[in-house]
Amino acid sequence: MSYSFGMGNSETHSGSVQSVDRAVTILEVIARTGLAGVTDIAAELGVHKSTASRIVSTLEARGLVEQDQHRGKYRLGLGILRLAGATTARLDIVQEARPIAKRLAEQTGETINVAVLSDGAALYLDQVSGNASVQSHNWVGQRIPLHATSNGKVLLSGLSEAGIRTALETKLPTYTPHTVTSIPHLLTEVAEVVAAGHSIVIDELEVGLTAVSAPVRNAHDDVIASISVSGPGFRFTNTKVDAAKDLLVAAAADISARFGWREH
Amino acid sequence: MSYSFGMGNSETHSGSVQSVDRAVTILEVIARTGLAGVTDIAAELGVHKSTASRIVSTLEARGLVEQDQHRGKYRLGLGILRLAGATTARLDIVQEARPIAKRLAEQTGETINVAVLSDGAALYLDQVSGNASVQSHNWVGQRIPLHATSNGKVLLSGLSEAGIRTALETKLPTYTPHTVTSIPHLLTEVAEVVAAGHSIVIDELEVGLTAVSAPVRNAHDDVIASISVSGPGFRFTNTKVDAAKDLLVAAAADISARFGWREH
DNA sequence: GCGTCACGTTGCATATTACGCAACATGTGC
DNA sequence: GCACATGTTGCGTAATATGCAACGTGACGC
Repeated sequence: MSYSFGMGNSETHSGSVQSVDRAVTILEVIARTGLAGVTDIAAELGVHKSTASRIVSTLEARGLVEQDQHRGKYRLGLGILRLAGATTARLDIVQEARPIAKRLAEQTGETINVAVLSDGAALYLDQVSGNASVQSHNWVGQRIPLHATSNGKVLLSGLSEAGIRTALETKLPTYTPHTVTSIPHLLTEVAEVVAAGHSIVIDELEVGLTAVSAPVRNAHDDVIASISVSGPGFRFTNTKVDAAKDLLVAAAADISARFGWREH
Repeated sequence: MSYSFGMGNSETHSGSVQSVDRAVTILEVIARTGLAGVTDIAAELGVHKSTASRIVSTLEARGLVEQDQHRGKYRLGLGILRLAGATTARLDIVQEARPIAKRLAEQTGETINVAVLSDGAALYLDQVSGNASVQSHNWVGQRIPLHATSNGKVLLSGLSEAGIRTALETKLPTYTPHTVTSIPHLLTEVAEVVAAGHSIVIDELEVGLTAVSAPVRNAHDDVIASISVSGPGFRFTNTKVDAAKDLLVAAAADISARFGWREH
């Protein structure tokens, strides 16, 4: 057998189990493509079809992936959701924020997200949809740059100026014509967020997407998370954003209170 | 090496990758215990500590698990959330519910409907007829007020009291002499639905129409949809409703499981 | 309706890879 | 400070995962 070195992805520390590593890669490939066949997977891994088939088959027996029909393509399975449930169960922020986020979703009819700072990006931990009918997009687990979202700007607002500069020193991608990538401009915006206690962002990440965010703080006044209400611009209009903003700020204060924060 | 036969858990179809299977077991063990050490894991798998250590280490490198401190115990990682986000993104209530709804239609001989909450009304997404002979009515695409149907009451049962009041604050039409329009009365009924886990409604929307509904839930225990069995009262009698109720609740649990819900 | 193709699956032989062992770190409690 | 428990790491062995090739199946096109 000849194995291609340098999978480019994971530098195995010392003793790493190859097939397990490949299994995880397979899960990520399927997560990225949504639906993947054995041949595609094998090509991506650089292994023989049979190898991919066997690993996928193992994952299927354990419910982490499912196949459409017999001998069909593979997709992620419900076993993942059970694991995810156990994951969020240990996250304090999700536990404390969820009931309040649900209420906020009911009140606004829009989608609520909870994000935290993680390695210079906004990591989305939880999402509650206002209208269960059409799950527009699921951000959970995604890492989004800080400069293009309201959550990101709120999370930045909890940092020192030096911290902000550090967080923004990577390349800032442009997503739409409205994306702000100038550091001075961003610093000004973050200062405004600090003053206002919330952040409103329109069309900066996706055209047609409007979002408003507020900080969740702990007893030391640190910003530990950001919570947002977001929806399509045609529905989530200025007036509604303004109404949602007040509810959101109150909800964020409620959650903050659960972490020992007190208004001063 | 001596491997213990009969892992008792998974009967490997034909070619199954042992270490991948073990990795999944490890994830499940950690999910169950919340926090697990290498020694515990090794004992549970019936393998040597070193084996468990290496697999866990691989999972850690890929973000599926994390360890508390250096050389600490392991817990599930945030990488799981990325996969989960991709999983829920593809989940579609109609698609997941349809095979189970079809089976339920065959078992009961009556009509099955699936509805979700949408802007303060029940939006009917799918319908499966038991006996094609008398195609009663096609509800798909219709929006029905929440107070007059069993599906509506189930959907209300997933909301907070404030949310229920908001949803009911519009004018509540009277369809038949049996339609309930009193808010306190409806609140009591919804509380009963929460307790019972299902809703039975007779003649409230149309005289001669009997329906029983049960909630479909996700991993967070949110009510994401309602599924119903309904038929004409002269045929869908009390006894039959009672029998259908048990099948329905089981079917709803099946669908819920597909969204990561677990009985607790 | 038949031939061709593409795809997923499965015996089998090989040797690569994962395993158990034992020794080594590193805390932790008595 | 000693004994213990726990997580990690070389090392040699062989069990296990892999590639190969053949098979089963379904889809498409001629």
